[in-house]
Order: sequence, then structure tokens, then C-alpha cells
Amino acid sequence: MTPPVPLHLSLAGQAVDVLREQVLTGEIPPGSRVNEVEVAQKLGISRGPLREAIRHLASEGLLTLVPHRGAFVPDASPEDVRALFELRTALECAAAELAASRRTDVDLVRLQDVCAESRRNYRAGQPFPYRLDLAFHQTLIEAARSPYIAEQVRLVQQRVVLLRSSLDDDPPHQHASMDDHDELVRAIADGDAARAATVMRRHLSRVCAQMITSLTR
Amino acid sequence: MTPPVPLHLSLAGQAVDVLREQVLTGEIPPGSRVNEVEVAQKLGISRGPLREAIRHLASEGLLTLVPHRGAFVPDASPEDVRALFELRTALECAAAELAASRRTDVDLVRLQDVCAESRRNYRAGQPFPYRLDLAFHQTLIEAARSPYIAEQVRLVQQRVVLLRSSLDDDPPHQHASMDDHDELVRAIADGDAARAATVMRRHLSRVCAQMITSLTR
DNA sequence: AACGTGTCAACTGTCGACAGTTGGCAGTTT
DNA sequence: AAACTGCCAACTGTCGACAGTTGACACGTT
Repeated sequence: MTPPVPLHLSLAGQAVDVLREQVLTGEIPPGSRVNEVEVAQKLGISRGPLREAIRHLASEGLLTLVPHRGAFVPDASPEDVRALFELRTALECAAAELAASRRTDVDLVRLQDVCAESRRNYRAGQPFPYRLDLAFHQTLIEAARSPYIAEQVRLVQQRVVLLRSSLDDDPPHQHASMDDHDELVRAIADGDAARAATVMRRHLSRVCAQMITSLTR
Repeated sequence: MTPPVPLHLSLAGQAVDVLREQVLTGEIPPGSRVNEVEVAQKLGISRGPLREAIRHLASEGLLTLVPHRGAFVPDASPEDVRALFELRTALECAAAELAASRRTDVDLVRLQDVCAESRRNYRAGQPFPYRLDLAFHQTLIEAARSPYIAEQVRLVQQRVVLLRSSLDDDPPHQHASMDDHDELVRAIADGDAARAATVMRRHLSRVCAQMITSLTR
């Protein structure tokens, strides 16, 4: 029952985790460069494993590589956001359809729980935390039981987080999102794949528009 | 007007191209291991760049990494094929929809050209070459003008090629595929996004089933 | 004979150092 | 003063070598 991977993650693996965190939290701001020797010293490792970590993050879209120049944290144009959300929509609509036809009862309970917690948070005056939004989509993906789609959604979500630099949602948008989530759960509960896809598409369309406006202002 | 990337691709980049070719053509058969020192010597490079190439191909799904064991060419189970085609369906159906609404006239001509060449080849008694099937889907993706979706489709197509170990299509399937392609082009020509998605889904469902049967026999 | 144990070779993970390239700066020219 | 040229520092790309881990084989035990 012991995990097949060693408890000691390789240095490269550890570096991936640390760097990913720093990039996603904005600790390494978009547009900035990642100096190999500097970061390697800071992490206490050699350049070899760090390079592998950098390449890995680049393959996830969290860094862009320029030959002989190094790795940069990408900053997004509205056009990028639009194109990225086309991919996200394709993936998550398919996931919504699959979830509607494959969900178990415990999947349904989990989805409802996340929605309920969102409402509680919102009613308590606190803003709808992005954490719960991620949790909802994550739960939905698991209910779809399609490992390849799940993996790709994870990567896209990450890139969305990266672009989401301190995007403080306004309450109307939060309310609409929660309504979308509720409607999605109902469609999935009914096993209505077509409606689940439609609602997901509308939801993501709204989120995308909101991100673009909050990006351009 | 000089290209921004150096004509000298980095050694790692060259190694990626060579290895990708060898994996996709089956020169390195599925299930076999990639020995770092051996391959590095064969390519005349050091282990550093080769390791980066291996990690890159692993991120594309063309190799699987096992800690302290090395890189292996994955061999697929029917379940993998099914899951992979769920992802492919999500991506290519979305691409078909987008292509239907965004295609230009030259896109349409290109699609029709590929279909016509397929027919010519088929009538000439030659088997429907997989090359033309790839060309069709590639052209369709370009017509969709969605860079992120295009990139993901490219990666999925590669993995499909990898699984397609000497899959000699039988003529009935080839004929059905060409009919699907023709119908897709008509739907795209009409700008009928919904029908394009439906046809694409049916087409990929057929291809998936064909691959699984030819894999299990 | 089957099982458990100890040893070993092969390979991956990691490191430090060298070579080649890039962008910027100082100096010179017009 | 503006533009061009040559040089330089910084950084990436690459290499060879060392250390740690893994799987397998041989040996001894029950």
C-alpha cells in the first residue's frame, strides 16, 4: 500500500512545486524573467534540476521560453484570454455532459455541498472566494470520470489563475456565478447532458467577459 | 526578416524532433525503455539536453517517466483509447463548431481539396492514407482559428498516432471516414455549427471503435 | 525446492565548470 | 547630437563526473 513514488520527491519535482506556487501567487510577477543561477541558489539546488523544473512549467503554460534569453512569466492580452476560454469551454462543456450521464449520488452530494458553502459564505457578507469556484469545477470534473479531460482542465484552470491577477470579482458577477453553478447541478442531477453543456457554456462566457473587462480597465 | 529563432535549433530541440519521430514511427517500440547514456551517445550529445528532450516528450504524452527507472514508451489499453477519444471529441467538436462559423472561402477550398485527393487515392485502388486523414483534421483545425485548441488537438493527434500501431484500416471503415469528412465539409460550408459538431462526434466515435477492435484482436 | 537475504552492476539524479550567444554600454565617427 | 561600431558582462546551453537508488542475480537457509 506504499506509494510507488518515493516520498523524497526529486529536487526537480520540489522546484516545480515551489516555482508553480510563486508564479500563481504572483510572487514572481508577470513579465519578469527567471534567472537560473539566482533561483537555483535561492532554492539551494543546482541548475540542472531547476532547468527541468522551468521546462516543465513552460510545458504547462506557466512560463514562456525564449532561446538564449531565458524563461518569462507570460502576461496575457485580452485576445489570449478569449482564445484560452475557447479551450476551457470545449473541455468543461464536454465534462459537464459526461458528468450529467455518469455522476454518482455522492458526486451530486459533493456538488451540492460546494454550492451550499458558497451561499453561506456569500450570505455572511464575505466575498465568494475563488477557492470555492475552483472546488466546484474540480468536483464537476471528477464526476465526469474522464482522466485525460480532467488533466487538461487542470492545466487550463492553472493558466486562468495565472491571468487572474488580483481579479476582485464584483458582487453581481459572484451572484450570477453561484446561480450558474446551482443550475448546472440541477441539470446534472436530472442527467440532462445537453442542458448541462448549455449552462456551462453560458457560465464560462460570462466569466470570460468579466475577466476581459477587469483586465482592460 | 531573419527568423527570431536561431537556425541552429538547440541540441535538446533537435533531440526532441529525432526522438519524437522514432517513437511515432515505432522505431522505439511501445513498452521499451529509453536508456539515457545509450541514446545520448547514439545522438552524439550529452545527457543534459537528452534529459530535457525526454521530459518534453513526456509532457506531450509520448513517454511516461518512472522515478529512478527511466522513460518508457507507453502502450495503450482499450480503456486509455476510450478516455483519450473523449478528450479528442471534446476538442475537435468544438473546433468543428468554430470552423463552421469562422471559415474563410480558402479554408473551404482547402478542405474540399483534401477530400478530393482522398477520393482520387481511394478510387486508384490505393488505401486511404492516414496522412490525408491527418491533413483533413489539421486543415479543419486551422479553419477554427483557435490557437490553444489547435495546440491541444495537435498533442492528442500525436498520442493517437502513437497508439495506432500498424492499424491497417479496412476498406469499409475508410469509405465511411471519407463520407464523414465530406459531410463535415458540407456542414462547415453551410455554417451549420451544430451539425458540424454532431457529424464530428459520430465520426470520432466510429474511428475510436475501429481502433479499439483492431487493438483487441 | 521455495523462500529470504546480501551483494552488485546499471542507471538515474545531481553537481560544478566551460563554451557560445545576447543585449547593452562606451567610444568613435559624421 | 545622432548613428554606427566594437567590446564586455551576464546569462543560457552544454558537458563530463560523482552520488544515490533500483532491480536482478547469486548465495545461504528452512
